[in-house]
Amino acid sequence: MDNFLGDLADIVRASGDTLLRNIDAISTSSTSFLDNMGVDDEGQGGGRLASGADGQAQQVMGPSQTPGIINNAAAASPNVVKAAAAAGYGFMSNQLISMNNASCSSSHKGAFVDSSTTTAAVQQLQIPSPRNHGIKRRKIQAKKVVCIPAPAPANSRQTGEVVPSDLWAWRKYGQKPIKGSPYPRGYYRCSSSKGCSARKQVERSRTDPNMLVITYTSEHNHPWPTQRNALAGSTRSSQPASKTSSKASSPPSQKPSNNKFRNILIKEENENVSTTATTFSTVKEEEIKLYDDRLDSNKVDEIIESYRPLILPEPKTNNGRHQQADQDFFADLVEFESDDPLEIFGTQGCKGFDSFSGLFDWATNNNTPTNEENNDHTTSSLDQEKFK
DNA sequence: CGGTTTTGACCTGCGC
DNA sequence: GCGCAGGTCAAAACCG
Repeated sequence: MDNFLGDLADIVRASGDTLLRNIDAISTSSTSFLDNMGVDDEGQGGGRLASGADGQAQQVMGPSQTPGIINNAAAASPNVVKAAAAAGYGFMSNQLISMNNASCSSSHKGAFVDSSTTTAAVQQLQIPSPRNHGIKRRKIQAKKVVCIPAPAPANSRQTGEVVPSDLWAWRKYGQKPIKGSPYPRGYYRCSSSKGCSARKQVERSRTDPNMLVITYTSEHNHPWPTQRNALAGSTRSSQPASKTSSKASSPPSQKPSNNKFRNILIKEENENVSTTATTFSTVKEEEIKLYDDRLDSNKVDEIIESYRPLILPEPKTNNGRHQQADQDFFADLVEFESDDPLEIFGTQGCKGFDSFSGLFDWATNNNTPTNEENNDHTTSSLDQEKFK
């Protein structure tokens, strides 16, 4: 359970109030969002439920499967899909086990709905080495593939790799050039908890370098990191030159207000999150329900507008931390299940982004005019008050 | 000091 | 059996 909430809360924290409102949209337009999302009291081992468009719930994930997948709840909620698409990401139902997700209309801007991989769970053959203490080879694992727009090369690390972070703490443990792709693949494991087996791979799409493919494998076996410093160094710039320039260009006082809001949320989490998954779930539910006012379609349009500034990248600096803080927002937003993550881009996945490529322009153009300030100081600040 | 990234080496499965 | 490709390890360097 906490795993799903992890991904969800990634979004919540990174996007601030607007997303919370969209979460509310999920909640209100799809009966019970939390129910549909499989929020239950089973803790991290609990099964996850995906709500079909008909409202019927299907258990789609077992305790050992990839967490944090937004299933048909989004499909059942056109408003949510619409809003999400406007924000630059889409939903794709995961077809773990047996699912049929063709119900959601793909007419919603950029929303990913595809049932082409309905038949089987996405499985990854993972081969522990002898160093892995004799764990049986070729353990079947589900994986979650996330498609996000890649920031501009200016934001890139030394290797040219841009790694959006989420609130999980990831530690890079390897990088490999991938045959057929000019871009290397980075390997990350969760460092939030020592025993956590969660991993992710980050690579650029070989068909669309502007997109990043993040493949999550395994699952977190712990609640959210309760200390932000768990991320220390995880997003640092690898370039010494940027180190000095970042300090000069991004003093703490100039941190974007989005980050302020983030910090507030994190602080809130630190104060409330229990170490037990069950209690943790409750806390998250409460957070979400803070915004349990009803939405209509007109309101969704407002949401769409309010999304824009929140997902705009902050002015480019050489400070990797600041850049990635906003990149966080993209993490876990578009999810796919495929045997081959790259196949997604070649065949279907990122087509959804084409429909609102204009929205992605901002991702690589820091000159894009925004009303970010308004948003930060109005809506977000109001919501910050709620969290105080 | 404890965390991270980097990167070459190592290991394993798979295809031929 | 061999080579390739992908995934992981681990030492060194770096960072706050």
